[in-house]
Amino acid sequence: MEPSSLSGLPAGVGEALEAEGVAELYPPQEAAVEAGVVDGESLVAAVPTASGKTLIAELAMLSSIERGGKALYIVPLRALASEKKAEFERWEEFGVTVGVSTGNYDSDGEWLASRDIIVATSEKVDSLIRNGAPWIDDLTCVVSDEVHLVDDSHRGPTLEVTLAKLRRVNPGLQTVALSATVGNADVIADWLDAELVESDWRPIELRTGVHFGNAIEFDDGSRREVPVERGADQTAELVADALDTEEDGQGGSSLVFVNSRRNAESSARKLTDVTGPRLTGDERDRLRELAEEIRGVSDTDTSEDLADAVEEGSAFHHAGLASEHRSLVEDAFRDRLIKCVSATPTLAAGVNTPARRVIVRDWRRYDGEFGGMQPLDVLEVHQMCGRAGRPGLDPYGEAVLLASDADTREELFDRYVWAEAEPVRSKLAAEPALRTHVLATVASGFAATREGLLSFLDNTLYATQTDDEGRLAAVTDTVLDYLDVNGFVERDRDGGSEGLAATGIGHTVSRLYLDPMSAAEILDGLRTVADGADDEGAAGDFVPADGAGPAPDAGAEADADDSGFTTYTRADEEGGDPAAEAGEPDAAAAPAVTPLGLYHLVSRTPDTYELYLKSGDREEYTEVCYERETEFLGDVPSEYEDVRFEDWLAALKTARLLEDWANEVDEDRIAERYGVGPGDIRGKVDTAEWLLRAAETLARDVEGVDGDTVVRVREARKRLEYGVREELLDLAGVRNVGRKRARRLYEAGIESRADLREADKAVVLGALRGRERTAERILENAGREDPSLDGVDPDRSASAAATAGADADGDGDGQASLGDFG
DNA sequence: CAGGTTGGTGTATAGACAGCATGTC
DNA sequence: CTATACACCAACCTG
Repeated sequence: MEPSSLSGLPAGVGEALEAEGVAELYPPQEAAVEAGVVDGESLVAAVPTASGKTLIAELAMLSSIERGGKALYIVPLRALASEKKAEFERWEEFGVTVGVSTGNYDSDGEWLASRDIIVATSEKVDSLIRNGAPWIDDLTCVVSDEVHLVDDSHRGPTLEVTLAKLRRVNPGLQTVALSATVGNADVIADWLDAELVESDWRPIELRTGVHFGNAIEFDDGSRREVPVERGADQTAELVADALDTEEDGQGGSSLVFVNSRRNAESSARKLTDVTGPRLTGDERDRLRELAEEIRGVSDTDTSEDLADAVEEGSAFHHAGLASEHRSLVEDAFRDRLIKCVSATPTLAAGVNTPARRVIVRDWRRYDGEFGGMQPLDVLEVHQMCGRAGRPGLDPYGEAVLLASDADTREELFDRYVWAEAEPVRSKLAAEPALRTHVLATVASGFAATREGLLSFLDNTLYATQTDDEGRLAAVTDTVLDYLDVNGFVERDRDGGSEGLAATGIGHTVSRLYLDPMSAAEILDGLRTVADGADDEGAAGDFVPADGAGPAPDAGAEADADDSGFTTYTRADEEGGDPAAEAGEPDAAAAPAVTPLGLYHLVSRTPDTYELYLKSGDREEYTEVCYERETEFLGDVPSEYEDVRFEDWLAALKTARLLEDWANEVDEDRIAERYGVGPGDIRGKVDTAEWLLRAAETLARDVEGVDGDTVVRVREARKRLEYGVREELLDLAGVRNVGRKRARRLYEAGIESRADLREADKAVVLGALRGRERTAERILENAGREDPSLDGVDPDRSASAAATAGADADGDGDGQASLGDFG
């Protein structure tokens, strides 16, 4: 079938596709057309990666737009959103407009309502629905990319509920779901009332095999000799073999999947021995430039190690990298400059980074809950293997699993090569998932009664799949109790049916996109500093009669409610009286609100991913816990009796990381001190910023919380945003002034935006190390009337003072030098 | 005796979405 | 609990 023979697309699109080189639709695409994608028919396409799924989606969206509609493309990752946007923008010449909306990025600042195609993450779509984005009603086509992720226990329910809501709002909606090949695509199709196109067809041949001893055995029966000398590294030999096999005039790149960050880093280091000697002079030059760019992203060891490897044509890739690191590596790998990437699963599901050869080195991964090594899911391994074969570059792709003995070889064939991926199973019927979605469903008006709620939930994949009719209802009731007790919903049990409505605070929580449990924790913490609670309520705050937690209000009813909530939140433990032992601060009045207290408050919510407590950390943070006891908002669990204590310490570790960041401790010191990468630091800071912004909003709704507390919350948040101490907040707010420049200016005596407008230009220039253009921009951004620095000589003393400060901070003991700042 | 080898022990372990209003060194 | 890599350290061997 030729693209130009398709009807229903905007004029010229078919021809444009042919001009792109799509002379003929791929078989799965043709099957999709036959199933009616261009006629508004819903469809589930379960086909391998890189077999033209995106074009199926484009055909659906473009034909829908041609009929006067509007399309939404849901992606699982933010990084994919921009990738897809760029891809879809080639239709702009046919009058089709594209917009993106993700948590950290909205396109162009233009109204999404005017866009024909909107690309967004599932959470963002969920949030937009909750906040009543007007264009949701106008959608005629929704595409869900990687829909098999409904299986994910954390994020799957969001996708599932979001699709159910979109379909509820708009009954005629065309739903196109793109999935990897999974065990039960038919069930997904059933759920979405969609046609099913299922296929193993790939445009580039993929051979999957297992290497053991001196050869790879492939699934098609072929065999390739790759000898491994005794003591030599199996992975290295396979990477070398791919590089030495020229197709298209060049050796093939490899992608190595390993099971931990550390393994990714050490693998990349080892593989430099393979890639380094095979580089051309020109490649070396370009790689050196790239390495410099990488070093420029961050000052951490991680950054340095990555740059060192990259200079030799090898790289690692995992979530500890800063996002700039990641894209630099991905781009250079796609450009064939980096020959080999050792990666954790980040790369299996992320942006498109194909390689000639994929090597799955580790097929088991440590699972803390399980307490040992668990084999990877078949689907996950298939996704990794699917990265083999670069369209247009390789005549074939090879995926190789590594076995160290004959038994393992057989196991790998059985478990992964011949096996079908697991069936997808909805994870909706779990409390954490339902807690947030039940509230949102009620708050955004999708259900006004318990029955209405259950009937809405009947449109989910879970309902389609389950045999256990009562389970969803049972969990829903548990969750409704929780939401009721915490004051997020009101129930009206009059008559036969039970009415449901979100309270004011319930609406706020839903719109803020908070997990209700996070909101409860934050509210609980804020109430401990509410005025009403200080004096009369102080005793009640810290020594609850029933050991259940703070009781902010004097009223008997409120007491009952709050103790109920607290008990419920921590339902997994013994009652006891945790607060009495360790958690009873001396403070008679409400504690002063400190940044650490606030950072701890948001760090202990379920919306923050916990930092791992290493050996020795327990002791260290227990000590900190006592030293800074008065700063915590809420009762401290008992060190000896309370299983929550461990989590409390983990949150404290996170809070300390945030505090360090806000105290201008250098990135590399933080990385070292907490055993994290630059990407983790950014991630933690972002999350905390987001939660503190939510806390600020919530604080306004808590009775008794004064304006001063709100200001402290805002200040703690802004200090995270800029990564500075209090005295630099004003300066750091000036564009082009970050934590480093602000500190240098401050040391030179320029302490505020106003100072910038009036200060001696020579001093400014000196503090900024003589960078004229930068200094001019900063002066301009500070609102100075005459920012020009023509003929100004930098004041050396300003520069010297600033440099001394920065150096001490960088090299010496961070804590000691920070004393100078305070 | 310096310097290297071997072997036992201890430790640690993947990923990443959301709000809001604009920009690091 | 199930694995594996690595850092660390001590006992041991060798030129």
